[in-house]
Amino acid sequence: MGWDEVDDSACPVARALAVVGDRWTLLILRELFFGTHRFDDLQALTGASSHLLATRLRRLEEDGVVARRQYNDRPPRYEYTLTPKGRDLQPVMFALRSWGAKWHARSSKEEPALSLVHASCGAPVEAAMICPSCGEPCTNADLRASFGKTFAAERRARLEAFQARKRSD
Amino acid sequence: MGWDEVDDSACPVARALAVVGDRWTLLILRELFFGTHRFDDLQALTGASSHLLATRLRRLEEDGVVARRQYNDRPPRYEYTLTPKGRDLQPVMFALRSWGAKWHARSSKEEPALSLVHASCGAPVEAAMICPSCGEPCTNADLRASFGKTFAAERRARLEAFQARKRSD
DNA sequence: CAGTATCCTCGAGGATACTG
DNA sequence: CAGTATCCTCGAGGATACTG
Repeated sequence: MGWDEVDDSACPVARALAVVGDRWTLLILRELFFGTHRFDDLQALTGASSHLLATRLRRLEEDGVVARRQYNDRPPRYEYTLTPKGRDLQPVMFALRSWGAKWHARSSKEEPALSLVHASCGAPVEAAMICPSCGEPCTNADLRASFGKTFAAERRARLEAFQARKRSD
Repeated sequence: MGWDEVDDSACPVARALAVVGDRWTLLILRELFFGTHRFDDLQALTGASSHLLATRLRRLEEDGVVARRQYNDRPPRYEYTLTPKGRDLQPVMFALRSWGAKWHARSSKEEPALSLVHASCGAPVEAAMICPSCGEPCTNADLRASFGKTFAAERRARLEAFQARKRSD
């Protein structure tokens, strides 16, 4: 199964991954979140080759995650910014940052390499999950996944197809 | 720059990506979050080949994200579960799910294919960011990134090295 | 059921050079 | 500064077969 097929899954995680589930893509998006928007700067700060960077930016533009704007006429110069769709990836970045900082810290007492601060009060922000129904904060252990009908059916179909294929060998 | 080097960055996002920044890895982790823990089921539900699945599971085990437990002696049978480190990836999954559901919905009025429900009250949970200092909920626009000294220095070094390399051509 | 062993393909991406 | 154009490598992963 290639990723064009995964793209078709009913699972929103799979569909998200089909667009942004790639190391370089995510690293480039990180830079765009930081406010880097020039090609050369993106190249320097991510370490990607120009070829790779151009490819990824083109794909991100096609997917509506990144907008390319011409900021100079002659010579033509472009800058890259996040669209609203791209900005909506912030929770993904933030979650990756928190996990990386917690489980892959370089030293036990390292200063936070990256924090998100509340622009109005300057305090660093941490993520929290609040149950909108009972108002309680919930930890991972309090949560369980629940499937919609379509996705549940897709899963059953996958399992059956796989078993049938195995039997036929 | 290969990903072994990115792994060395001061950026927690980059270090997280070096471990889990891969489509298949993330898709397999999704399944583990759903409670799938047998090899064949993982294969069927992700669509990965056995070779690919074995490779990814081995890597995830080495990275301490997944634990392999023998649940049968003869023949030896293993099952895969998330370690605490792996379970901590839940916000990443959840953020991907929300983004995928919002921006890559298959129809405008589709039922949610996947939700996280609060185990104690059964209500679906959404993520919210609360500023721990002022107690206000904040949206993406209220937040800005702030770099630690090490990461800031690394970024300056990258920019300078890149410019020097360009000049020398 | 849960993989391992081989072989082979093919395409992503690096290197290098060039451009307005 | 912001890329495009080519060429070429090499390694990820598919296909197939096999195993306790």
